[in-house]
Amino acid sequence: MSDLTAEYRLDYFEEEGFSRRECPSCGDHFWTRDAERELCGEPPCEDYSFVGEPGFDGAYTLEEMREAFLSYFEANGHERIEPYPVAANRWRDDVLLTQASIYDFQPLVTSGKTPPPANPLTVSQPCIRMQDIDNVGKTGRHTMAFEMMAHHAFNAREEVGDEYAYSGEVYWKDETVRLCDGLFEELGANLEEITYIEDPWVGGGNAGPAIEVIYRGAELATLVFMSLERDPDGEYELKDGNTYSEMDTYVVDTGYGLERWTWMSQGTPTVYEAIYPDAIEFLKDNAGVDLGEEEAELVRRASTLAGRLDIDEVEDVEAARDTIADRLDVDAAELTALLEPLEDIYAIADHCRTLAYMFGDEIVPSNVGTGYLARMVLRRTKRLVDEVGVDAPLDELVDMQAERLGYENRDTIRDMVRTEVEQYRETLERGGRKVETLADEYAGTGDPIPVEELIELYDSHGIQPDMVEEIAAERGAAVEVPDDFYGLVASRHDTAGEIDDAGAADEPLADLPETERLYYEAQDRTEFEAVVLDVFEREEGYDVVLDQTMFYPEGGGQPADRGTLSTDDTTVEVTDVQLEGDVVLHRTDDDPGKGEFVTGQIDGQRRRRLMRHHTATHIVGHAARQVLGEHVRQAGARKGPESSRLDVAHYDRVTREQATEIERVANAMVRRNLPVRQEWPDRHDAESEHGFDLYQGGIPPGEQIRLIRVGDDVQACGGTHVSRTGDLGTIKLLNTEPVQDGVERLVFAAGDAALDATHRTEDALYDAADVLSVDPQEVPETAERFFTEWKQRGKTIDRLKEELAELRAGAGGEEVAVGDATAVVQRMDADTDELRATANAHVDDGRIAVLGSGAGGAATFVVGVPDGVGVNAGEVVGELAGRVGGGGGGPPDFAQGGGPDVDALDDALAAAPDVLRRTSEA
RNA sequence: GGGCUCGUAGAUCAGUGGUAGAUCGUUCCCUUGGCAGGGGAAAGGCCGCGGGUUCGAAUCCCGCCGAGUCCA
Repeated sequence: MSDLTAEYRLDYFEEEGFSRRECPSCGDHFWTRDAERELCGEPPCEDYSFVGEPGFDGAYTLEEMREAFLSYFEANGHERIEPYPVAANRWRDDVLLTQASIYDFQPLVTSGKTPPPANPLTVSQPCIRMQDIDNVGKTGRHTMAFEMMAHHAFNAREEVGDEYAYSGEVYWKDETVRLCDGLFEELGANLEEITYIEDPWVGGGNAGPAIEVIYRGAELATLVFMSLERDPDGEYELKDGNTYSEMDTYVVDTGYGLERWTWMSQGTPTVYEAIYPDAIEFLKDNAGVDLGEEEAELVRRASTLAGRLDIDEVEDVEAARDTIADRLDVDAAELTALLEPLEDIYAIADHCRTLAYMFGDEIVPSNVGTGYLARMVLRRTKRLVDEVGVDAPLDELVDMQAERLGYENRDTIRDMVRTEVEQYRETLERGGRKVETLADEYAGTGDPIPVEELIELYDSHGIQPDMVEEIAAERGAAVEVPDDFYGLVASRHDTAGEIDDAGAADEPLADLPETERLYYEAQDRTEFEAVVLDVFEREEGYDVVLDQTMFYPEGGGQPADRGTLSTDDTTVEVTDVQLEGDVVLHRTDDDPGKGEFVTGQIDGQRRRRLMRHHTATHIVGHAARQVLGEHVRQAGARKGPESSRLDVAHYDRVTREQATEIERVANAMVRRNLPVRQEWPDRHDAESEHGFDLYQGGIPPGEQIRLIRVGDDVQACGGTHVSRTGDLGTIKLLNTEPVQDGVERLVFAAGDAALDATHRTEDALYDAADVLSVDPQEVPETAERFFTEWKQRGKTIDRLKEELAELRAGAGGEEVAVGDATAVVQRMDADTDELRATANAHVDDGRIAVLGSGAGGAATFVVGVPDGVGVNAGEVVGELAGRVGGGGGGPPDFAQGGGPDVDALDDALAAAPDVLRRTSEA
């Protein structure tokens, strides 16, 4: 068992005269040229020492620094590549946002399945780290959005040959540190002051030695040498307690924070002033934050100490701030009052940049996934903006950043921000009303608002506890927010671990050769010949493996083909087709016989419908993008023989007009009879030409990918398609519906399926017209008239029942004396409403009413008692209803009940006077 | 994807199994030279949809649809 200590003894360090030391403050080991140096240089061991004293020769803007970095690495043999989107879920399904440049190459490149776009390469990758959100603005150095500049080299051990998509060593540790040193030198840093701290890296099942590069108190780069993978028998034991062994591939993964480097070059009090000075200026002006000379100097001095304010590392933020105030010899409250508005402004600038990245890369706000993260950031930003008193609309603030970052979809971004802000306003208004009623309630009792209510307000209605506090205070109600509030919220969410993954295929499919798939070569052929290689008996039916097949297995939202396999002796039905690895399994109802020659016949009509629908899916998506905006992308799709659906990301409901327009654009593409072409380009060529919008339906592995081109629309797709758009005949958009916030479903049909679907709606309309005896065109108007009349009649009937009740009450019934009062016992077969109305009429005249009805196949009673008469209506009804096999009850003055035994009704009524007398005596 | 909350008059919401309500808004009448205001009256409800339990459901149970929210 060994650790990684030996891994850091680099030839380069030796050549350059570095020595290895242990920091007496934190115990870390580090390498330095300065033999006198004691401390490692990283906060909290040392403070920032570049504020006011820039660490490089010249001051760089963000853009200049990025260019300096990229061109340095270009000059040193690296190819510059374009950054990837911040929405990492475009190319991988295990994470939502891009948090590091290496994310661009996981998992396919790092594992060696796919070659990198260049090797070695350099990139400046926009990243978003939500976990830093509480630090933003406060520490002076944390940002949620940042660019990670990087150089990467992908190596594979010589001895494994060309098993992986790249081979041999490009460069490793010595060259990496040499390049890093060289960059510092080129920028004019004092190399004596740099420390290289040993800090092994572990993450996501991989690990390796890593070095933190510290200069003047700031961590400027991390150099990771990813070379180990988790292995129970591995020889390296690392800080996570697991053991690791060496991999066949090893990757240079570096990260240089563009913002830190820019900051270092300028020496401004905070990173924020270095990277977006104009935004900070604008926000300060707008919020009326204007510091005097003395105050500004205090802020400058505080900022050198602000490194201590890291929410993750400092247990108590208040205490840390007290410490800072102490060292500056000022009052802590005063310092806080001075710093807080600034901190808010810094955070706003950062959050707006985050939003610009997110919306610029076409993330659509939603209650799920990346869309939810965007919504959270937006709401937090809106709160900060209101708090600090910036009155510029949020969409303008975000747009300033979007413009700076060079996004072209700025109109859509503004539209999305405005829509979101409006929705948030409504949520707050709704929440505010809720809190007000609640506060009034508890202000009355004098009790504080219980924590349960606070959690409910937050969890179910999105109302922050501090907002509750504010409103409650206005209304004189007390609130106590517990320290572990968010923990309590979390505990409300049962974290029952998900049971995933059914048992993997346990059959010896691995021994079978790859099934040759014929369906791409001739997509309209439906017949083929093949040899049965193997047959597996299943619980229901058989899985048949052929040497080649025309049957399309389920995939990419396209259902499997159906059809038959025939030998000379027998024909079996194919009910399902699945792809397991490279082998196609045909689920059949019978065994065709291993080794037999079979003729495969595909259900041609079904297949043709699926092909039309698959091509139509591409066209509808393309049309939707034209009509709704470039942010529209596929969020799911399912083709069927009758109709198909395409779920698209969009931030608003699709209106009727937009749906019609999508249909019009789609059908224009059909009429132009465009060719539908398939191509198999190199994936990196395809990505650089078309971008990640290729991957609407998922990311395929491999060096070559299959593209389907319909007019201007290009998508990576494994499905079967018609050869020209004209083959679709027509596309009918059947329906649009919201499937979740930020996702709209477009349901459509193409070709004869479109005609069928139209007929179904027409039939329904004609049937309705038939019932109403009017022309189809008149159905809506007639239906409305009927509905109004029907309501009118309901009211007339109610009125007539009232009148009838008065008359019936006047006509009397059997009158009996109960003590001093008079009771009327009467059978009248009518519904409950009429009984009730009649009883009310009797009661108004001062009589007890006992009414029974046998209408509707059941016995019903209503008993009414005037004020001041000592009879309990509920008891009477209970007694009477019991005699007809049921029950009943109600308030003492008015009760109803009944039972199924109509035959016993008259007897029960006959007994009523006795019952009345008995209960009145009681 | 999962949890939670909510669907009642045009709007905001009460209504814990027994005759569907309040406030605002709307319309009309009165008060005024006119307006604001005040007084009085009226209209306006498939209680989201569909099942179930019950003598009886806005109310309880199940499913669906819709809105919102928190979490991954």
